[in-house]
Amino acid sequence: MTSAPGWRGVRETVRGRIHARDWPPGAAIPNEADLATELGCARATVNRALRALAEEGLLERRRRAGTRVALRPVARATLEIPVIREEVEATGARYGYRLIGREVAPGEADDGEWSLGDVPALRVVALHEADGAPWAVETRSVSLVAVPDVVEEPFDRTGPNEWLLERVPYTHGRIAFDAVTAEAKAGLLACAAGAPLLRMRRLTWDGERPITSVELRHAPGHTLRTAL
Amino acid sequence: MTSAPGWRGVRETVRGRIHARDWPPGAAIPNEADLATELGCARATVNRALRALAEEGLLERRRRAGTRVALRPVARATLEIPVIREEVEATGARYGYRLIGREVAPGEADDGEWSLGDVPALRVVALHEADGAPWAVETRSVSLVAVPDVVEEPFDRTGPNEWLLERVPYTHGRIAFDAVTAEAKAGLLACAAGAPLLRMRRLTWDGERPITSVELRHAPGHTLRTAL
DNA sequence: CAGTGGTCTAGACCACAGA
DNA sequence: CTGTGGTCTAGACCACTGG
Repeated sequence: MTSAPGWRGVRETVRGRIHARDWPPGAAIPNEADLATELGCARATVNRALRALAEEGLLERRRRAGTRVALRPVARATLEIPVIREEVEATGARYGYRLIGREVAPGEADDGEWSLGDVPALRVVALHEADGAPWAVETRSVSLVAVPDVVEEPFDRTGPNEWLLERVPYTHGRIAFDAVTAEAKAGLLACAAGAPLLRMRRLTWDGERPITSVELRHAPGHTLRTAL
Repeated sequence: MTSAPGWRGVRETVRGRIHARDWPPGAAIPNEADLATELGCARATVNRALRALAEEGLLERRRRAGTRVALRPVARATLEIPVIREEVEATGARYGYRLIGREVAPGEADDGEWSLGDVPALRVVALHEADGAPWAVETRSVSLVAVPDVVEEPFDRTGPNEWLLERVPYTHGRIAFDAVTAEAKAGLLACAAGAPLLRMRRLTWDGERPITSVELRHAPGHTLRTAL
């Protein structure tokens, strides 16, 4: 039954037993030492395999209590949020960028939870295109407190995202997706005002300091995909 | 600088050097053996730390070539797709479930990429509620080939999701999010026909066999959030 | 070919929580 | 208190790949 060797082999062996309901949901599985003996490897190898399955959500591990098969394997979808240029080019299309607006604002973008707060910021509006067709409208604010150098950048050839990624480190962020209608952005996206759009909002910090906020409204029909 | 001990300490030390641009984007960092010597720990400990940072996307590791700081730390947002009951109850609201329709269809759901294909299936339409207000409309098909027992289930008190999770194992799946208008579902969701909705579609397999497909149209304003 | 990360081992100690 | 996972170590061999 021990098909492949190594920790991946152990992982697949265990996964197989769970899938086959040898170890049904909620059941406890043998401890690491016993499994190591049974499978003829070191405990560290079993540990590596079980840890991987726990990270997948298939197992629940607790000290002293042991390892159990998860009752509800929580589905985890990992979305990769790429730089838009690369996202577009990955589809085989030619990427285009157009700067729509750029201004220095003294503060208060007033988008509540998704704004930088009351700090002076550079605000940029830009259109991303794929083969000349609208792909997404980007509305961005970059804090002049955290990133003073940004005022020197015209952003007329490339967007703020690529520029920031390579220069400004961040520690954490918050991201959200929802559906909105195009409304004022309908012109830029060449769609009806009532067209449903997938919107992404993101806010990024470096420690306590907010760095940048961005709202992306994708063209109608845009789909976010991932494996499960 | 070596604050905490253990592999987490090593991880944070390295993270700190990257963040401080001691090791700028694209630069190679010392090899594991050297780092272990410098930090006074075993190579395995360094390996554990660097592997964690690589999984985060902060480092790129290749044999022989060594470890480099990623040029573009690709943002990864991990969405947890919970059972709807738990999602609703996590907001503090009371969960409600209403079965809208249930039928055995001979085949051909015809949603292209997101359908089970031409297999007999149980089709269920249900409404999920939070404190009596519409939360999401679920449109589901369950393959009668893969899950024959499902025809016995009335699904008048709980939805197919919870039932399936505890009984039917799966190996992989595909998931997508986009924005659509309410249209025919406006009545159930108590909103305008033109209201923008966040839609999730999912298709699940066990090996080669499709198990179930589901489309979820959330009530207007629904937002998918995660940390970054 | 040779240096790097990838992995395995055998053993040890520790932190934690359950009985 | 005691068993379990969590972690660390020192050493070893291997697989891959860049020069």
